[in-house]
Amino acid sequence: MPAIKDVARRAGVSVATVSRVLNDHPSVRADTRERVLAAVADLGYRPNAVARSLRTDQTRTLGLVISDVLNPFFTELARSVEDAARELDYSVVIGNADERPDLQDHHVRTLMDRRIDGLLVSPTDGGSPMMLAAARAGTPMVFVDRWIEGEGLDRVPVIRTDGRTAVRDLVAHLCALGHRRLAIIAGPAATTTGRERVDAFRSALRESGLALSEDLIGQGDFQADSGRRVTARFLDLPHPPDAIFAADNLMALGAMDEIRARGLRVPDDVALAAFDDIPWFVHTDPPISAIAQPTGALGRAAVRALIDLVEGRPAESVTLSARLVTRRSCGEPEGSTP
Amino acid sequence: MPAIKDVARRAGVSVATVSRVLNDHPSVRADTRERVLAAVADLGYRPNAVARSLRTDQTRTLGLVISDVLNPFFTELARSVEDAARELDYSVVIGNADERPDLQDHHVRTLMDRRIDGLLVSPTDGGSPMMLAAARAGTPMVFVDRWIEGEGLDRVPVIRTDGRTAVRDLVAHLCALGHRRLAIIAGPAATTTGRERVDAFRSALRESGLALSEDLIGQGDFQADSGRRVTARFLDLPHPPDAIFAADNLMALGAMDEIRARGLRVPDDVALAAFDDIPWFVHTDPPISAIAQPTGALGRAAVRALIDLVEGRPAESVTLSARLVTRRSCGEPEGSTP
DNA sequence: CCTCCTTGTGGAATCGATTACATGAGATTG
DNA sequence: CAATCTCATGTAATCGATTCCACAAGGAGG
Repeated sequence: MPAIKDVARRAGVSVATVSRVLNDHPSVRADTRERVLAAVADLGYRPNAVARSLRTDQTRTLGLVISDVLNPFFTELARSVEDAARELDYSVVIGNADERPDLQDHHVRTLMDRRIDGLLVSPTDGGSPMMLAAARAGTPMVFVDRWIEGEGLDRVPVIRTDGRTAVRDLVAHLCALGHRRLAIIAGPAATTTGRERVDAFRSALRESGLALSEDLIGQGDFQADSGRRVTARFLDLPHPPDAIFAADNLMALGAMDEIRARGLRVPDDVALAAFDDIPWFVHTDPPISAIAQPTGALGRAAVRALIDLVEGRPAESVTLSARLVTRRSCGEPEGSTP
Repeated sequence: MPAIKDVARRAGVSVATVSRVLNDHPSVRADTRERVLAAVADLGYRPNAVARSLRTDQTRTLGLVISDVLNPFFTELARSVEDAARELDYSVVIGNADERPDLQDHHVRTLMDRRIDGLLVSPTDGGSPMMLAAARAGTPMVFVDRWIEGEGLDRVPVIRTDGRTAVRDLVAHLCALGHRRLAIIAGPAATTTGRERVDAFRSALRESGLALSEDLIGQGDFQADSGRRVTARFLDLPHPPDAIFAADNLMALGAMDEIRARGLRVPDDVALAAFDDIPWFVHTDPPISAIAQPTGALGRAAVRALIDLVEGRPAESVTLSARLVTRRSCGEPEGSTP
């Protein structure tokens, strides 16, 4: 693989001149530029990004640490982040934490070792040491979707979706369809999205004059299996719920499994709804009502904020809003009487 | 961020000694090692991977260029690749080509610029220039799932799944359930998987004494929309097929959309099956029969082959086999009479 | 006691770029 | 015509590691 000195030799100039041509510095004579460019083309030369990064102390790379690649919500987020970053000539390196704090730490560490310019994180749990250290050391950092609180973290912008309104809409929708005993499969209490969705659900219920009893709050971990387990517990209750709200799409899937395994039907026996809408929800039996986050906008806003930070501008937190998409899993839509 | 010389100063030794401790070179006195390690801990020093890579000419990073992150098959593949690589102390950088040759080229280029040690590719189309150049330049490279042929590409190992047996099983399954007019939604002819699956389907039909007429071969592009379009064409035929086989999961989804939009039912009016099984197929209405690839094994084998190449050992192509998973989308399973 | 080998350490070159500073040729100006 | 300025280019330092080579101290062997 040719290096800059090979180009220099072939063009009959010094490496400095080649570098100037490459970074289109104004003071290079036109014919010299031509010669250098010709040499570059002849040799198929490409600048070594490693060497360049060492010298300039910037990698034009962003790290993105997400909680679970297999969750379509995060896949879509990753995709929109990459698109937005590419637009601004940055690359993205993805680290999949798989909801495991130790893996999250591993990825933050290797990304920092590679001297990425900034870090986009959707934290797995309360406070992974490397992440705290990175934030405190002043690494440009932005939280997406989830966030954590802690010393030195108050200056990290948070780009997220507020689901309160959508959750209120969902509860109203469920009530209108006659459901009264509503249950929730919550995410891990250590995640903000885990707590927040329960809170939103509880207040929405209160506004509708209902209460959320403790036995109708199930503790999940954002994975399908936990959704199944919690649903089993719900259905074993002497007084089982008539509607279940899963705090993410994977747990909704688990819930559906368990309901079906017991020979029950959605929505006739139990209604079902989920946080995070995904294309597949249109095709399930029945199609599942869900609260949709604007993943595209989320990714773009996150990248914009992070790059502002990287390039020394101030950045602010952004809160977008989610919206309810009703399908058949909560009951027949109003207009149609069977 | 502290550098090696800061550690050296604090420990009262030279940078050479610090480096020796870090790479646990044997000839360092025990107490010197202690002092260095203490300095490392005090400063929270982490070696700069960029500098190290420049010097050693290796990044311990693998590039993975896939055709579409939003396709669960590739997401699972990416995940298994990352797991396998991490096991061997390599990182993975993913590039999503989105089935676009220009984007594929962009990613290959930036990965090469970053001097990744090896490249794992699931090529989008016939022959993207950067990829050919990379292969010819001797960059360790391995094809996964799909591959391309061409000058200088004959020494690139291919890690793939052979679907012939599974496709034959599928055709037999469909015939047993009474289907006779079988159609296929093919992938792009430029991809090997696109062509191969049609071939396998055609020979399987022939073995069953059926023919695959040209109007029952639809040209798709592995995206949901194309599946929908092709299905519409099939259903508009004077003599529409009674079973449709989609060459990937996304196109099956599109097919299902179109079938449902016309008020038809799966499998009563048209049977449906797909290549690539995914968790969501269990939950669709009806559950979709599919041909499952062993993604975990595929990812592991690909990483093993690539790292063999990277570390100077010879590597060989691997062909795993797919298996048919029958659900309800082709008709009621044999045992149960409605 | 002198030589030779082993062990632990430091000095300095190196990887491939960028960039401050030096330099020489030619143009401008008093 | 000498002084000064501008422009194009080269020389060399630098980023943070690794690693070859040199060297000093101490032990072994003749």
